[in-house]
Amino acid sequence: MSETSEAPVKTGPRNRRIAGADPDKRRQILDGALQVFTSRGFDAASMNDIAAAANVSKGTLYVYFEDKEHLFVDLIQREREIQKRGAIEALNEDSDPVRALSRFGLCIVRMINGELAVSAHRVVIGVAERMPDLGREFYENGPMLGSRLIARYLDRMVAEGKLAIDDTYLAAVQFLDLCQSTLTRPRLFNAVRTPPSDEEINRVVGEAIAMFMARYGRGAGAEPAPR
Amino acid sequence: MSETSEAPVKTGPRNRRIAGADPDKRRQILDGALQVFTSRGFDAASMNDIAAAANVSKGTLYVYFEDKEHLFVDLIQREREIQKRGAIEALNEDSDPVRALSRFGLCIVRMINGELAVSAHRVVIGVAERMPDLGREFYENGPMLGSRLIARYLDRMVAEGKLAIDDTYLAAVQFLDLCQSTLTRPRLFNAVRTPPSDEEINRVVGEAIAMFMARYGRGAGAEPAPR
DNA sequence: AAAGAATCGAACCAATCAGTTCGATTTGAC
DNA sequence: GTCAAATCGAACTGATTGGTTCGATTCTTT
Repeated sequence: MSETSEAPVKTGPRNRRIAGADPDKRRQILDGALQVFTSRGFDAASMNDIAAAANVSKGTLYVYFEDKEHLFVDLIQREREIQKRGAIEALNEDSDPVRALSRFGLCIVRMINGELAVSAHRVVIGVAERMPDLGREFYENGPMLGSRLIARYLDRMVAEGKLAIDDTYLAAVQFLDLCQSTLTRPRLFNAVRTPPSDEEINRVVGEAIAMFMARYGRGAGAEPAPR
Repeated sequence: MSETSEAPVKTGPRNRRIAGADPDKRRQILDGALQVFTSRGFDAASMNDIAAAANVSKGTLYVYFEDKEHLFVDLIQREREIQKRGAIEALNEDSDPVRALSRFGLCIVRMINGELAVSAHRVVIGVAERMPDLGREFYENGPMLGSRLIARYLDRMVAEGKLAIDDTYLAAVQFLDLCQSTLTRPRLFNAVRTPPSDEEINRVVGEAIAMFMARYGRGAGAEPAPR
């Protein structure tokens, strides 16, 4: 899966091999760990299983990672970094909010509902009680960051007079939640075992945008600030 | 905490004490288990801890519950039953959708974001991979049921001509998600350690309703069915 | 008060797991 | 080819856990 290595850097300058820091082997371990952690959860994942899944000796495991928790944290950080990149590159700068939002919606919902992201979500939420820092960090650099991105885009649209929004951050989160209505929650609870199709996603995203524009589009009852 | 017992049934007809089925003791155990499971997660919760937290001998634990998993499942089912009742009694039959929805929104969001519900959510999601049936059951009798309730109410409003909705189930989920925008997700990830205040909830619910009515209220661009 | 059941409590068992150790083996630079 | 470093692999440690057992204790009913 991760066969394709980035040619530019190759493996680095090495007169000799270094401590326990071969990036390929490291990735290899993280890949194995990903499999085991996502399919068993944090506690039920044994270091033996991980070593086996990664085709690596247990000793080597501990050369590359201090202990189970550090391995897990590093893994989760890698995953949320992937999410981050995905989200950033998904928001293209279209000047038409409907087009931009619907494209972004499809991309991000597709990503969020992927096997991997869902599993990672589950694991992080599952340990959030015992590892609050990890939970917060994951949230802030994942979902929250996505919302911020959209909020910034909305700010621009408001400045250009294309939308009328009071609280753009709230609006961003609302939009993201609408895009996932009906789709993500059952996946989190494992009540639906396969990701939604693009058709399903597009339908929900379409409805989300219809709702969004009805409220925030030019010529809507701008801010009745319901009291 | 569970001092108040329901007087009506008392403990039942007893010539002699029965096997391992004293409802009070059973509750006592479940209460202890709740504490431990929610504060440590399923795996990290040890039966010793639970016995201690419940002021019960470990032996008795196994008289009342077959094993750890059964205990956990029974506990979760009790919790979702509580949720269920809460949700049902929260939806009062007001003929004005704005009033009914805002009241229901406040109630259910308050409940969902309570310490207990959040913890239960986390634990269930955390084990959903290994115990799919539990996850599905919890989802169907919790969140999904709430959505169904609202959907039925919306059906009625549509029939009475007060709202114009095509897919009432989707609309119901949208509404529930909007009511939780900004609030529930950070709680799940433990990025926010205390439930939101009623003021915060009311603000978000208000915005949710504004959005909802902008889209589905009488005199909105009914169904542009965005293509 | 006496019997009988439920409960306690504390030890116990087998299994598992995180983490360590160490000699044998591979690998890569020279 | 040589040599040193990295890795393997397989056993080992110490601690914990789920679950069991059983005699001592506490209730409750008669």
